[in-house]
Amino acid sequence: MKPTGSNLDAVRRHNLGRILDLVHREGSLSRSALTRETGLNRSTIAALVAELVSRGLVVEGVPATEGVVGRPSPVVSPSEGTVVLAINPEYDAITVAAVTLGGRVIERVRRGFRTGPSVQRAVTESAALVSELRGRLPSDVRIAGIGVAVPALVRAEDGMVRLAPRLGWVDAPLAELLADVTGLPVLVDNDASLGARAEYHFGAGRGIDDLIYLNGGASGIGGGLILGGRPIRGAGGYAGEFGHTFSTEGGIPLERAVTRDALVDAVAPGADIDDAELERLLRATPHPITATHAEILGRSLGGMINIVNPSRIVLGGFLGIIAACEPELLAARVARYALVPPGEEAEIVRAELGADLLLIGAAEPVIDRLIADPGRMPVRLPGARPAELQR
Amino acid sequence: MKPTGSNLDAVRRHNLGRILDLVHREGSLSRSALTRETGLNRSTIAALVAELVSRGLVVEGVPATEGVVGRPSPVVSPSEGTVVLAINPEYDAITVAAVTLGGRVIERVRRGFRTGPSVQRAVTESAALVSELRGRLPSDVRIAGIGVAVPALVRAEDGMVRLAPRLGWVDAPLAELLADVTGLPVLVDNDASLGARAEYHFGAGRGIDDLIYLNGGASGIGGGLILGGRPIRGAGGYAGEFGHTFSTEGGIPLERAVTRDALVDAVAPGADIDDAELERLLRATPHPITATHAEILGRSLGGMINIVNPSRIVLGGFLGIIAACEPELLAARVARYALVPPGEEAEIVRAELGADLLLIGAAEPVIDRLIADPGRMPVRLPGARPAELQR
DNA sequence: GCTAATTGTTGTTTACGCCACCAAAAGATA
DNA sequence: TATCTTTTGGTGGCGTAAACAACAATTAGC
Repeated sequence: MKPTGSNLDAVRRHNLGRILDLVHREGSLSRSALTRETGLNRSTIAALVAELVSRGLVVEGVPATEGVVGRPSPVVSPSEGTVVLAINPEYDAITVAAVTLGGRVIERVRRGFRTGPSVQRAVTESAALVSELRGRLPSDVRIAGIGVAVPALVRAEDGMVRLAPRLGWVDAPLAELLADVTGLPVLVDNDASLGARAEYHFGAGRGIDDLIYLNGGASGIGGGLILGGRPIRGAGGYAGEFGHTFSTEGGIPLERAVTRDALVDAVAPGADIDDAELERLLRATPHPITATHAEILGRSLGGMINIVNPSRIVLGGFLGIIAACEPELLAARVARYALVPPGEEAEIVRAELGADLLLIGAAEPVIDRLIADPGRMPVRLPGARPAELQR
Repeated sequence: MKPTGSNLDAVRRHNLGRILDLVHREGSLSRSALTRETGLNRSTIAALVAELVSRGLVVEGVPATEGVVGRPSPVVSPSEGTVVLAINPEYDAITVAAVTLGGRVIERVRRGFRTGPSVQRAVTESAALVSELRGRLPSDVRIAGIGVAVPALVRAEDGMVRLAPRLGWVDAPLAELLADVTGLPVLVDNDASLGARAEYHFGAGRGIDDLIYLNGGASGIGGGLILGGRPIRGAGGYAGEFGHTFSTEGGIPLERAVTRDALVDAVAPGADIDDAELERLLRATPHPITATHAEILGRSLGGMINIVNPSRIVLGGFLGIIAACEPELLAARVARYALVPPGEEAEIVRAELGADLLLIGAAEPVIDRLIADPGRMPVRLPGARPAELQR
């Protein structure tokens, strides 16, 4: 049973969180813009921002002289004094990054592997990378928590990795293990779901409250769903796992009918190339495989559209390449299999965020917790005076 | 741009609404239960309940002597002094009902037609039925608003009926028209979506935050989606319109492959029978059509499960009959086409709510508005003293 | 009939956002 | 250049909603 009543503390929390949310999403806003957006009183905003500054979450900067009448309003921006550590374990590497409010990656370390790491090794390596990263950050930077994006089916409530086929993990209590070695709060979720959130907040899905995100990677197709402006997980965190959706009557999963390997084999058999190179080759020497893939993909998209009625579909990874190479064919195929009313509303676009996508996404749940209760971060000691407004 | 800041008024609104929500869902709670559920102070609950009483939304009754130690706590129940008028226009009839908080239908009038009414006629008839119904209610009963469930694609924001194939309506501003003739606020939505909400709150979907509702009627199959405890509409209100989903490779819509008419023709060709009779006949003289239908339905359900990962699927109307007649076959078919992880979590059950389903559902959005701001209802005049606690 | 437990009732306290007022800072105007 | 207008920051007091504490009421159990 959750606490559902509201009291004065809740008001404060909510308003602090609202401001933090706005700063997170917009990057920078003037104090007067905050009063407009929230409808709160000027004096209230001043007090709230002051508290967020004292908690090291935002900084106030010199007003942008925008050539507008009236007294200039200080600009409120995310502070770099507080970061979220984002971890992304993959088959061949682990990446750890420091992400600020506003979704900016300010530092990053990576360590590669020959083979997929065991859970234990992944935890140990992650901890080492975290230490290394913290060493690179100024000593007074505070860590709000750790967010992890795993290519796995995850029970987000307690960070249990239930099944990670590519990594070979089963029922690994990843959040608990990482929390034990780092002493920090850890939130774990599926990588594609987190990617969807990143594109929703900062990428090709900005402001689109009903969207499907699909990402094509070397090890398969993952996806995430945002409906009504909220990430949708489904009962077991499986919603949006479109890669496993059956692509055709017979019933092979989409991610086995449409693969990156097939594209690579078509233009550079056996080569180890990245997405940019793959796209360059496919554009330079067109190959019928893009059309085949576009047809299968378009049909699957049509089926999804009929069920969830998104206003946009964001394609990342090699799916973005397919969409870029065969836009008309893909659209035609979608139009054929989607119903008219939802189909014509669904716009298909390519993902915008690049390599940092999963790191930014991994930080999101931690930032959500921060937004839910900014009081979580302690006020800075009185010794370290809040930075004066300088010019 | 919405007001997003919170202040003292918002706290009061939220808490009043929270209590109203609990009373609406539970039907009756003691004041002490309210303190437990909300986490608010006893004295606060007392004040809030008093305000809701003065606004005619709830009543306090004599404590149930439950054989528990301590001073008995008064029971808070929905008041019958405030109702929502629910309207359900169909092809062959219009029904209007008075629904109280708690989803109880206390009065109902219905008028049949030979042919589907035009928009204008539906509005006129509805207004007449509303007048008739109001005449049957005590004169001091207050109307919170009108909720309408239409078998149509609806833009809920402004109550525009965009397309009602069966009724032959296109772009009819139904909410506006009804508001004009009745002088009451009107909220319109798709009937199946509202049915889903009714089953979620009061029927087979109680407490299930991720569910698919599918209803089979004479004119087709409609559906609604609840994900993360929220009704999902999609970008254009088309989410959950599973009837139009393609059922097989070739691509005829589910609602044309699985029809009530086919079932009726199998056991009583050309007869005009209701669902109860249809079920009785199908059980008395089994017919292979139930198996065929169960197979097609099961496969479609499998596809839906893979995408939204519900923990329950609620089947109403003749789909409930199919589920009841062929439970093993349906389950087997679902298991075959759904992926294992989401498939084994999805329980298939039959709808519980009967004839009042759509009326209860139609009232929901109006009640939501009430919950969002109970201050909407004015306090009763000082002349009519709030009812004393009687025993 | 007494005690323990629970809850209603009442008056006081606390904290948050609002408001009114004044000062500051910029563009607009003369 | 000086002044006016507009917009915003800063400050102290105010209203209000929930929390709190103390007391009264009511029941079960012994």
